[in-house]
Amino acid sequence: MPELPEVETVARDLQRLVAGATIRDATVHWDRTIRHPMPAERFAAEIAGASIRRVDRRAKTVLLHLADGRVMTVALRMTGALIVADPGTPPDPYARIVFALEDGRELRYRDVRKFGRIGLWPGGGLRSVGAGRGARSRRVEEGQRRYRIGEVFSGHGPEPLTRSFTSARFAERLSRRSAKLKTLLLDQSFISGVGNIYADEALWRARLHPLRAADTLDPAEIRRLHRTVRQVLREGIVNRGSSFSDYVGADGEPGANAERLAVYRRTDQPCYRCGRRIQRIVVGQRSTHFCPHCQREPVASDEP
DNA sequence: ACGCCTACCTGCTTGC
DNA sequence: TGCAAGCAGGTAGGCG
Repeated sequence: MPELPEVETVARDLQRLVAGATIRDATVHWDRTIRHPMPAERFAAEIAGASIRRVDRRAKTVLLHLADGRVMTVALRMTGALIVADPGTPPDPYARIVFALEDGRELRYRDVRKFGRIGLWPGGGLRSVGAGRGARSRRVEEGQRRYRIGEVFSGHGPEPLTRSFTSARFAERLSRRSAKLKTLLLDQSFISGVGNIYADEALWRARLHPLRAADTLDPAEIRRLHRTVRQVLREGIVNRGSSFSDYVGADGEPGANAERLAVYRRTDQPCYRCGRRIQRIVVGQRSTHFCPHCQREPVASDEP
């Protein structure tokens, strides 16, 4: 479900709704939601009594900063949702974890497909977020006694909406990669927060074919892609995210961005620029939507 | 580095 | 109607 704009929406909602609230206790209905290596029972014991100081986001993960410095991370993956429910709201059969708040409300972690993961981390180290190489090699190791929140994101690429994510920096990163644009935009170690919807939308706006090799872009194309990636993400946030089936904000309401998308899930419908039919292909095992007229096919080259 | 495969899960839609 | 196949906002791990 959630890409950067959806996660940002949830985090802003939670900052408004539950910053300052205290968790009375947590009921875990699906143990595997708790990120390894912490057992579900220990999670429930350790989160009880914690106060939420601030809520924000890194990449596609919601960060709940607790008053004692610890951080709870919520990776929503495909169908995860964090919803604040007022007293008396009927129970949710898909709630995998229910946080009962001291004020009588509930913070519910709902997740139909059970892919999402929640972690609890000691304080400190969140600063050390860099555009490191090797997302996989620097994973937090299981069984390790002291691991820190910063390590969770050590392999992530730059945040596309920050000032430091300049077109020049983007160009430099693109120039060193020969992978397809679509694949790279989805690679969280290359750039943080872009998912299947916004990758397709950014490529359409930039008039770039999803199969183009990154190191073949000219400077104007790079500037276009840099601009459109940021544009589609910002607009997604303004519209509170794109909802198809599962995504809702923390207020339980769907976002309004889905109806504004130009290509995503618009297979066979007319391109808003040229009227030709939007095509669907599969790239890196993901559905990819584009206009075959506006986004020209990369020329197959047999040069060495 | 790159790309492909399988897993993890459940529900909805499509086609015969 | 029933039933199977295909699809879904993501990512981790394995192989070549």
